[in-house]
Amino acid sequence: MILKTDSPQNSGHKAKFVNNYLLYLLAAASEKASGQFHAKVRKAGLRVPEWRVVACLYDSDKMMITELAELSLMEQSRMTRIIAQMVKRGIVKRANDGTDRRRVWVQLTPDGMALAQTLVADAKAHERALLSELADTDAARIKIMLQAVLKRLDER
Amino acid sequence: MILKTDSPQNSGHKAKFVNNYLLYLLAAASEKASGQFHAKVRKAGLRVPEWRVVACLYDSDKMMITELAELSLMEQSRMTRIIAQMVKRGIVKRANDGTDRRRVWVQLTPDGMALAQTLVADAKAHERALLSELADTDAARIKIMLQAVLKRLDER
DNA sequence: AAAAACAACATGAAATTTCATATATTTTCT
DNA sequence: AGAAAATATATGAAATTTCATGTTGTTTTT
Repeated sequence: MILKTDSPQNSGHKAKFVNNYLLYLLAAASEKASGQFHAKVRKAGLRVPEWRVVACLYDSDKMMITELAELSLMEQSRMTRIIAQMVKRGIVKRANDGTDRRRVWVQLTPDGMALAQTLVADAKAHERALLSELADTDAARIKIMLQAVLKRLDER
Repeated sequence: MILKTDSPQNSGHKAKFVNNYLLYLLAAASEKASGQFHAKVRKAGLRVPEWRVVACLYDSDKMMITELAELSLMEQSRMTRIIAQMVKRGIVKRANDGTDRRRVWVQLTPDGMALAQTLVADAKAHERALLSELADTDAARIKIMLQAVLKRLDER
């Protein structure tokens, strides 16, 4: 029996480095899995980074800019400007901290909350559909796996 | 017994929507798993999108701009400009197609190939380390899982 | 209680990215 | 063949992102 490191899988396209590389698989899975839903997000009038902010605030009701940046996987200065835009558009508001005057708490406005509720419901529906598509594949336990990955990556 | 859709696990970090949402888990796993290696890429003088081009060309030796864009998960017009920069820096070169004059074939220069070899070796080493860190977790079979996800997503 | 270190956020300026659209070249249709 | 559609790449202009650094405020050291 012959073992090969690279197992060619699609006829015509050779599976060399990239198609079998963990970081590529992660990036591609993320991009492609998100594609459909992100189109919905844009139809709802948000860009992806803004949706991330909305989703975070759906969970927490107030967060610091730094916290939002970290959870939304982007840099603080970028988040500052995104929040400024969202304030202008009435999706979130900024509030001061009573104790620490450096802090800015970001919260959803009523409009923002409405958006959040709609989109989170859509997201959950989309996720259910996606997971059911994967139910009969090796990917069935994907969430558990990804949580394990993240746990391991975070604790180092 | 009470069942809740969202199970808060409190003590500081509640597991509400975002932290349990598939598309977030994918994006976060991708970002965090790539972080370390992407730092190496930058030390080698490339930005992440450029590294993707180099990795693709390591596999294929010549690719069209459109193909590079798709495989590298970015838009064509962006890829056109990235290639232009990489040409200036001597990492890749452009060549015409004998038959179809619309096409531009992109290839590594000798310098680009040297870079590719170094970085692909680094990437493989990094991947081995990462996978061995995950070996005892639920994530052990992650590549197989992600390939199943991508296959399913592609065939729809 | 200063001084030093740290933390949170903001911002200018350069660079990149996006979006829509242009251009050139095949392919397909009738 | 000619028209229409599709494909591959390029590009202007606006918008966003990045990077380095500036400000302000808080905590820690000494």
